[in-house]
Amino acid sequence: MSQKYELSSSEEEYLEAIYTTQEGKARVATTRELAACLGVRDASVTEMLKKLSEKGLINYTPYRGAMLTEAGCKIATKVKRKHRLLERFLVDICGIDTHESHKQACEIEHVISDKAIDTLSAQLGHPSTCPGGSAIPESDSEDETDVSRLSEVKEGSYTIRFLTSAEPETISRLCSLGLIPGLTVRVQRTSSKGPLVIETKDTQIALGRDVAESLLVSPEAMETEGRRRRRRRGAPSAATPG
Amino acid sequence: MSQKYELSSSEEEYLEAIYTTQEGKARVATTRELAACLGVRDASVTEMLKKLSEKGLINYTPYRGAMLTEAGCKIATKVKRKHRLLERFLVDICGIDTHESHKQACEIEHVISDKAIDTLSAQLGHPSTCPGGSAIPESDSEDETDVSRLSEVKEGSYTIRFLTSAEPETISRLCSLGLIPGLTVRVQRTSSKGPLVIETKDTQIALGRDVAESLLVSPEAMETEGRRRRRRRGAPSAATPG
DNA sequence: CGTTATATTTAGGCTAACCTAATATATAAA
DNA sequence: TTTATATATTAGGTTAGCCTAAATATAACG
Repeated sequence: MSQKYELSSSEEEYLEAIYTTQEGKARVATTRELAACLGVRDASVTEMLKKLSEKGLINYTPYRGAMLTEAGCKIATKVKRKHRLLERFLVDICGIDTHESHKQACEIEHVISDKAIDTLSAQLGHPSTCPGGSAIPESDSEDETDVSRLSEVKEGSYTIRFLTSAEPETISRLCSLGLIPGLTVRVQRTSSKGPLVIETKDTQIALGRDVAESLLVSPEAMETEGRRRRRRRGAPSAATPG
Repeated sequence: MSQKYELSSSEEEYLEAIYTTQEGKARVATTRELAACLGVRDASVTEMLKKLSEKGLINYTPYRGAMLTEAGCKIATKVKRKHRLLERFLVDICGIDTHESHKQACEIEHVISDKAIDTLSAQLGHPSTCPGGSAIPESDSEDETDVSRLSEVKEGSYTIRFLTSAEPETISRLCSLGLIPGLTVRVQRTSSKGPLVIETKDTQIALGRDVAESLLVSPEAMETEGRRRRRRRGAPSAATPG
């Protein structure tokens, strides 16, 4: 139902400024604050507030101030996320100083796609804060990571992704069993205690729980829609009174 | 006389189009070609050609066509370099398809700084071509970094620069293992077959060859500004909210 | 409660980069 | 050489996002 508005860079920039201004506290953003934040004149802000209000992205009461609607907050959060991730990227990876990184992030954020930024986030190890220390909002799209330890999965088919262990022995032992990344195995029984029984092509193997912990696996490709979507937005409260 | 014009994105875009049109051969670019290339009307091109001519960036003869001056060529080359490196980055690292990567590169190229792009180029191992196969012009200020794929290195310590893979899954998995840019790992064994065993602080991990190919690393840790900062991530307070 | 100070909005302009339609030039064909 | 066709330019219009200056609303004070 939230329709896909094509927002201009400027419109996004204003939404982001409102987001920043009311971050945390759920108060309205004033024309003055926004003008200062954006480096434009008050009159320009008023103009834009009217437009954003018409688009249903903010609740705007003349002479009183503006507040993001739920729709507006969603967009602002997304943009802010991009901004902060880009800062992280520009500072950590590209070695840019913080002032420059802010400036550049301000522009790139309106251009880079959701998909690109999500992948980039993954690349950076899903950092939780920007270089200035502010929290990076989470993505509203599914995180495709679906790796778990063999010791924790239910019955079914899985592909071995990695062997990870503090002890070198364990790894060589697993390797000698033929349990190497890429192999598909079938988990047979998962009693809460005792060894785990898995089946490879033609062999059955029983693994101790501790050893099974060293095996990172992902489910054999089967599409399960919308599993993990219980994330919270770390955003200012969207006010939709009435 | 050539100097520090603040060029708009549009102006740069036109210079780049002229560059592309006359790439290699030293012929003029016609209004028509440029209009087609840029997706605008002929009249718009004429307008811009006059402006660029006044700025000394092209030689323009009405009804005949345009050609880059030395100053214009320098700028165009720089922009084109950014464009192609960004495409490489968006495709290889961010997993974006080529059409989208072109579109996004077209915008980011006017915004990202020379310094940022040079560092990014180093991070990517100074690729010589864009995903479409066209050559990436060199920077006028090169620095040297030695980046290779984890699957190809000898025993020793390396710093992870980037995860590159067509599949987002692979990236997610690497991340869930803590294998993210900035981390230093020690390569333990490099038998020509079987998994590659690497060691991080306290863990051993076996990686399949194919996965190891997705990891761009450089020998030992070079202390760069960004990397130092990355380790202290999350600590500082919000002096400058992103 | 009226007066003053501050914040906000309205009114009217400007510019860059597009557009369409009309006109001018160049080129190829007769 | 003349004409038809393709290409380029000019003239004039539109829009977004900014601006300044003037008008108006709200808040703060004596």
